[in-house]
Amino acid sequence: MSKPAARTKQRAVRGSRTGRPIMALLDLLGRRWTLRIAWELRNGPLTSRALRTACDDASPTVVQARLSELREAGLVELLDGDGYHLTPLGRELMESFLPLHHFAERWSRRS
Amino acid sequence: MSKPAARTKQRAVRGSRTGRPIMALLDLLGRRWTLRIAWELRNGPLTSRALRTACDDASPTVVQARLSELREAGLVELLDGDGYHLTPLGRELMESFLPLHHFAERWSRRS
DNA sequence: CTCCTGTGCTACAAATAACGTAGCACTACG
DNA sequence: CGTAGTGCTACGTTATTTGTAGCACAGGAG
Repeated sequence: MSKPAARTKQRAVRGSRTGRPIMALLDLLGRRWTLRIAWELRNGPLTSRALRTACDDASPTVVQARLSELREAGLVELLDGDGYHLTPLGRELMESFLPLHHFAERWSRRS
Repeated sequence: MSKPAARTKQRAVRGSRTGRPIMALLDLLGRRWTLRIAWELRNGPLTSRALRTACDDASPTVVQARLSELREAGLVELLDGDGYHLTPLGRELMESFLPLHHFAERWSRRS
């Protein structure tokens, strides 16, 4: 699954053909572990292995795949000696998720 | 699958054994089509088939599975003769997603 | 230099989830 | 009755995820 080219290959970001960016974003974030990985990076950089540990020891295969996708999307960067960290754009995304965090609290108290 | 209690098997979302609701929510929404399905319901109720059509004709198998999960989570309801629609809680969730919509616009204009 | 450890990353088989087609039971309308 | 709509499911095929093992490289002791 090595994908040197842009996301033209395996799954052309469902819904992107409609021209609605939200569909491309929903498809990117709707893949397993993607949201979780970005979330775990919100408080600072993590090495690839620390990241796997933080994500319930997810397989390196999928973690690396998601990191590649997130890096392609310009949301995550890898700095030498510093591990992975969110780009300014990625940080913006996580800030957009703050309302979701508050919602999760209310949601957990449902029914 | 060699760890007894550490991994949650991806299925026991609503267990939330981590105690952090955001993790359960991230796990629920991080499954394929879940975000998209909820998104397509934001503007009003849809029948199951209209929903599949709206989601690029996704398989009924996964759509029904996601709808069951969303109904269990209290985010979606099925009303007789009216199709599926978001509960007040589900509508809250989609409102929490509005910042994400704005972000998608900026994101689509990236480098 | 050699051993040890940690980094990012990959191969590969097995398990799992999603896909797509077809079809069910039920209801309503003609 | 016949047709068409609903929600929903079975099942074989395909794609994705998982878990384990391991690679090449870089730095730090010994």
